[in-house]
Parts: sequence; C-alpha cells; structure tokens
Amino acid sequence: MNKKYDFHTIENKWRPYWQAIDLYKTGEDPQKPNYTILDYFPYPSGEGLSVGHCRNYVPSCIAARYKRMTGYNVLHPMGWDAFGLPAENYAIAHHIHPRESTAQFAANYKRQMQLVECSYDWSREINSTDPDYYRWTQWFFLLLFKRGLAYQAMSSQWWCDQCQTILANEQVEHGRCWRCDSPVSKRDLMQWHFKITAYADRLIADLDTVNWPERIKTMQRNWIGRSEGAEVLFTVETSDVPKTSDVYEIITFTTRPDTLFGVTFLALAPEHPLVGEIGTEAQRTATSAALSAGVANYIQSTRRLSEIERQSTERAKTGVFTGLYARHPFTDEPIPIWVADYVLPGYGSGAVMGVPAHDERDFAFAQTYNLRIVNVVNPDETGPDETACFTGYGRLVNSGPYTGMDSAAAITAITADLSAQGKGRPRVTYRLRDWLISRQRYWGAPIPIIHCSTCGPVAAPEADLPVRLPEMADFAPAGDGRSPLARVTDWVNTTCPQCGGAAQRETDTMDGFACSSWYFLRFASPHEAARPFDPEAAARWLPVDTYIGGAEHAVMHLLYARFWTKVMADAGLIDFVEPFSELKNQGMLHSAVDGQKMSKSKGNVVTPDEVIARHGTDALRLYVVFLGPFDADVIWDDVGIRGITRFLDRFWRLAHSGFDAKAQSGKESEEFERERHRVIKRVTADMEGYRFNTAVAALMEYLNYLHDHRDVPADQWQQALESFAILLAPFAPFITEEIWQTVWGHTDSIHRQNWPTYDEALTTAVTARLAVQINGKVRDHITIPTDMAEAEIRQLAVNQAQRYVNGRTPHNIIIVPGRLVNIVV
RNA sequence: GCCGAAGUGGCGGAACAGGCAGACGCGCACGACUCAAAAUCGUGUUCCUUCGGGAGUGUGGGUUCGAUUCCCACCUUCGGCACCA
Repeated sequence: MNKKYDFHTIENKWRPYWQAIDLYKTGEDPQKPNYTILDYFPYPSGEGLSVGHCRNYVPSCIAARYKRMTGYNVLHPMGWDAFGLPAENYAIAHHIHPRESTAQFAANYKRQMQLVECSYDWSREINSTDPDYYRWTQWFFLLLFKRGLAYQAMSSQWWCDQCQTILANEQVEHGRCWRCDSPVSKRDLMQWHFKITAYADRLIADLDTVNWPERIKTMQRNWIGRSEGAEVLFTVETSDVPKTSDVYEIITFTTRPDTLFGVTFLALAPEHPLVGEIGTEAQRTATSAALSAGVANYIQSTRRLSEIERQSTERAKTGVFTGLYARHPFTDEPIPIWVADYVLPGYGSGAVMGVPAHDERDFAFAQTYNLRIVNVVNPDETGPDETACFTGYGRLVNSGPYTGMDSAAAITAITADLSAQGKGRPRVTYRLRDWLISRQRYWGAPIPIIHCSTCGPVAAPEADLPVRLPEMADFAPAGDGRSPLARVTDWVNTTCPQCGGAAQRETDTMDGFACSSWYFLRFASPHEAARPFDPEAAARWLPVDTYIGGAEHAVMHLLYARFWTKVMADAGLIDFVEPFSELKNQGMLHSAVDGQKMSKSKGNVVTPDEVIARHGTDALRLYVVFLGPFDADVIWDDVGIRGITRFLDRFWRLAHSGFDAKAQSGKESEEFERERHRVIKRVTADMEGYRFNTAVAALMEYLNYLHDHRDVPADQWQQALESFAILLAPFAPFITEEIWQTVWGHTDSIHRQNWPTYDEALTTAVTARLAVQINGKVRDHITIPTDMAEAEIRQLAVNQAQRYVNGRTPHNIIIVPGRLVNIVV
C-alpha cells in the first residue's frame, strides 16, 4: 500500500544521515578536477533569511550538487561578514554586545541555511569578527601600508550623522548613507585611505579577462571613469600689490584642449585652496573690498547647502566673481576668475576652464552671469550655431594658429604646445577616488598602526597581531568625530615599536569591506594558523570558478576585492590577478503584496521557515528556481507552489505504484528509451546554463510522459525512474534520497551517484513531423522518415497541400530539415 | 539628461543559431470518483469568427519565402550614473 508523502518525516530522517556521512565535505580526490562555487559573504542581520535570499543560495547549492555529481571536487563554503554598522547600531539600541548579537544572527542564518539544506561544507565556516580572522585582515592592511598603498590624509569626506562615522564614496547613494539611508554631510578629518586609484587602469583592463555580466563590467568602468585630457595652467594677475607668493597658478583639467581659445572664464570650486588666498589678495585693493565680501558670503551660503541640494542638476548654477583675472596661456588675454559651486572639489584639480560655447554646464553658467561666449569649434557639415552650445568634435575657428584643424589634430597639437611651453601637460583623471577605510566606530577590525611623535605612523609588529578590539561597556560614539576606542586610554597608550618611546594606537577601525576583500582566500584553508592562507590550497581552489550574488555590489565589494587581489599578486602571494573568474547575478525576489523587496519594516516578508513548514524543503527549493529565470526579478506567489507540490506528490506515487505488472507489454520501447535520453540531454544543458526553471519544466514533462507510458518491461521502467530521480536530486534532495534508498533499496546516497549520461544518436526520432506552409502560413503536417530525400518531401508536401495550392504553380519550395516545408506560390 | 536591460494569454513564464508562438506551471471551466468536500484522474483554456477562416509576441515601418528573434524610429517599465569639466 502507498505510504503518504510526509516530507517532515523524510527531512528529519535524512538530515542527520547526511551530516553523519559528511556529504558536503569539500572533495579532496586528487584524480578529480576542483571547482569553487561561492556565494557573496553575507552580513547576518537580525531579520534572518527571507525566501528572497533563497534565490541566491538555492541555485548555488543546486549548481554545487550538480558539479559534485559530474565528477568534481567542490568547494562550496559559507561564512559571516559580521563587522559593521547595523550590528553595532542594533547592539547600542538593545543594550547587548555586538559580539553576542552577531553570534545570534549568524547562528540563525546558519540554522535557516541548513533548513533549506544548502550544501555548504560547514567545517570551513569563518567569521570576520573572529580574532583569528581579523588578525589577517590587519596583516593585509600592513601589507598595503608597507607597499605605500595605505596612507593617512586630511580630507573632507562623507559623514553620516546617524551612524556617526565617515563613509567611502561608494557607500553614499543619492546623498544618503547606504546603510541607514539618512542624509550625509561633509566633514574634515584625518583619514586612512587605500590607494585604489593607483590600480585604476588595471582594474579597467582586466575586466576583459573575466566572465562577468556585461552590465556589471560597464558599471565598474563608469565608476572608475577614466578620462584622458590635459592640465592647463593659468597664471593669476595680481596687479601691482605685493604678493604673498610669487605667482598664483590655477591648474585646470580639460578633456577638450581643442576648445582652449574659447575660454571666457575660470571657475573654482568653493573648497579650492586658492579661493581663500585670492580673497585676501582682492581685499588689498580698495576697489574690490565689496567683491571680497561677496566671495566670503558666497562660500558661507554654499556650506549651508546639503550635499543633495548642492549636487542636484535641477538647481540653477550659482557663482560669484572674485574680481581677479588670470592670463590665457596662449593669448595672454585676461580671464575673469569665478567661484562656482558646480565645480567639484574632488575631481581633477577642482578648477575648470569655462568654455561656454562647447560645454553645457559652462554654457548655462555663462548665460546666468552674462559671460562672453566665444565659438571656436564648428560642426563639420553645418555652419556654427550661435544660439546653443555645440559639444561635439568639429573644425577649429578663431583659434590662432590652430584654426582650420579638426578637433582630434588640435587636441594633440595644443596639448604638445602647452607641454613645450610649460603651461600644461597631458593628464588622465579618474572619477574613482581613493578608498577611504577609516571608520570612527567600535565594531570593526582595529587599524594596526601606532602613532609615535618622533617616528610618525608605524606598523604594529606582525608578532603582535591581532591588535584586539578592547572590551568596552559603552561603545556608543560620543559624537565628537572620534572613535569610541579613543576612550580606552590603557589600550590607546603603548610604546613605539621603532624607538620605544611613548606612542598611541590608531583608534579608527577598518571599513567592513576590508574583511570581505580577501575572505575567499581564507576558505581555501580556513584553519591555517601561521598564515592568512596556505598558498597550495589557494592555488588549488582559486580563483573562484563561479561567484554568485546580486548586482548591488557592482562598485563596492567587487571593486575592492579585485584591488586587494592585484596587490596580493604584486606581492607574490598568489599567481592570479582576478579573484572571480565567473560572476553570476541572481534576480531579486519581490513581494506579491507590494511588489517591493522583502523586508521586515515593510511587513512583506515570507520566510523559508514558514514555507518549509507548510510545503517542505524540496518544494521550496524547486519553487524558488521554477518561478523564473535565474537572473530575472520575479514575484513570490504563495499559490503557485501548488504546482510543485503536485509534481512531488505525483513522483512519490509513481515511484510507489507506477509499476503495474499486468500492464507490462514485456516489449522494450525505443521511444521510451529515447525520451529518457532526451530528458537527460535537456536537463544537463540547462544545468550548465543555469536555466534551472526550464530544467524543472523538462523534468515535469518527463514525469508526465512516464505517467502516460507505463507499459514497458520492469527493467526499463526502473531505469527511467532512476534516471529521473538522479536528475531531480540536486533540486529535491530529500524525496529523491527517500525513494532511492527506502523504496528502491539502494544502500548508498543518491547524492553520490554519477550524473546520468545520454547518447546523442538515441535522442533523435526516426520519423519527423513537418509543418507544411503555404506562403509562410501553416496549413498542414506530414510525417516522414528522417532520412527521406528532399525531392520526395517536396512532392509529398505539394500533394498533401493540394487544396491550398489551388492549382497555382509553386515557384519556390523551402525545406528546413526536421522542421517544415514552405511552398511559395 | 546619459548608459544598460526588458515589454509574449487572466497570471509566472517557454521558444537551439531567422523556421509550427504560448512548452511547463498557476488560475479558471466542465466531466469522472465521492453522500459531500478535499485530494486525484480526464478534457478544455490567446482573441475574433458567418466554423471557411481571420488577427496576434509594446507601437509604426523595413529586410526575408518566412521575424518574438535581425535593422530603423517611437512608447512604456525597471536598473545604474547623475554638474566628473
């Protein structure tokens, strides 16, 4: 008699069994090739996992299982990126130490992942807040420091009032903190930076060597924002008054040296270092005292603007004339110097040569303040258009000796002449800024630097690592812009490793993204005590073959990790320069309630726990991938999972009672065997291409086929069912194991079986059904042997479609082998 | 504004490389089983139709014997960047 399909009992039965046989342990068979499938390093939050997270972890698990069954040693690990602001903010709010709260959250994530039966090798679990881990994060900091890639500088940086810390450029979205979404402002602080800009060109070039979504590569290229151009030097006229320095020089950056003769003003960012000095200079001349006050007022009012307002492109551009003039490097003409808030302090040199005729922003500014507009480039085809600005390339006019040249030639010539005269030089600038890693917060890896009044910043000795995070009862930021660590005086006060004098520890902690910039290496040898990783293990498992995660880290983690990897390669620690050979972005899962991303605050979360309680782990896993293509955004629909539970039920019943001795014809069926080969072929191809949704559809079709074709010999029937079960096993580990072992009596796990193979020759039928078209419209069908000659097919088709041909003469007949015949009349 | 992706039944989606649009699943309708319901099984399900057919993959053109697929223009949605000189 049939046993009812009771997924709870089955799950409880097999979980401990797989644990006992170490099913997911990383393979070490030297005969097999190695393969690493890695998920993004998750940040365990108090909300726990939703079914949305399963869009990431279930496909990677299915892929890992597939790889194991096709003969690979597979490394599929999991760990916790547990330092960071939300954990700390939560801890402060709930009066609990972040160590405890993150341990709880990580444990909950792990419990849920195990509930979903994600096939991670838990013996390799890591945690970035473990001193045995952050010890090596600090070690890498020192590696960068020793290589001149970590430096301290006073800079004006994004400050989040809510989180009470500095943020990197990448971590500010639309003028808001990426973590707490509150508006950010600028603050001047001494900060540690990593010199990622030194790697900008390599970060662009090596994108061509990785198999990543084109979208992500484009985002990275845009973010790095390389532009070639020239620096142009303007000297400042200071009349006859005494100068505080000999000559003032303003360096501007332009990508369009060909427009140099169109410069009608200079614009400095309000933060430009010369603005203050120029103000002082202007003050000395009685006539411009009013002007000077104007500049001061203007800078004041700019400061009051929030960054969102300041950066809005909607807002009219504002500025103020300084009363001073610079000299044009070629014509010596006086050029008025303005301060304008549309000029960004952090890009180029924070100064712009204003060419209103050929730059939209300069044009808008010139119109507002009635500045001259001098056209120096004409479009090639049409004449000049004096009413609007022309930003394209063309032919030069009004440009002295360069008149008549095309833009490209003029760019080369003008840049060369500027260089020759010492008034400029070729220059490449990047939108990318150096990575600011100082955080004025408690819950992070301490920066392992000791400040000595005589030796300056000194690396903490390697033997002293880890520099442990001191215990603190109150780790909330004081709001003074300093890290809470600054209050732990006996931790701060130490001796200089170089001179032995009194010294102080650096009190800032590292950005959490430092931890995730090398974690993939740690998984190769997670228990290594003497080194960050065992180079042999790293060579075996890295770079990561397939990296799976969402697109949200396109310019943060993915850029930082690439940078660190290149630094490590330069230091001779590893022999690859890209950490992730292949990247796959899963689509997001939205709530059916509001179409939004699931989150507790929106109250639209569906948890794997509740779905598993109702429908079982197998159903959840299948449904998550069946909802839609791996990389497409989909909406969770509570009702649709019924299709999956019916499918599993049907398999259960067929495996128990499908075999009906009386119905057996006893004759092997060729067609039946062909269908088996075809489903293996389809599912295998879909697995390779991460088309899990159509793989499930193929399995459903095959099960429907089996259901309707039970009149074959017992052996053939059993072989078909077993093939089906193995193909289904990566998706539905429980039901397949139960049937494999308990119903069919096998004594080893189905998950250790080889992936079934197919014979290409057996996948094609001996007869084909062709569509017969008249002028491209399907009118009839013919069934023919696949080896029928074309002439015969032609004849057959014409005869068959006689009534549609209707006496007309076919003047063309097109045959697409195996598909159709098109008769053109 | 710029860059990128995508628009297919009531719904999620399928269609190798230009070759029978709508696989698979949900939902719905009808039938079988049942006292009844659930479950299951079966049949049907793009729209219009005078039952011959006709129309149909965001819209309008084009290439082709043939277009969801290629080209051009446009509309809509989503994602990224957003004064980067």
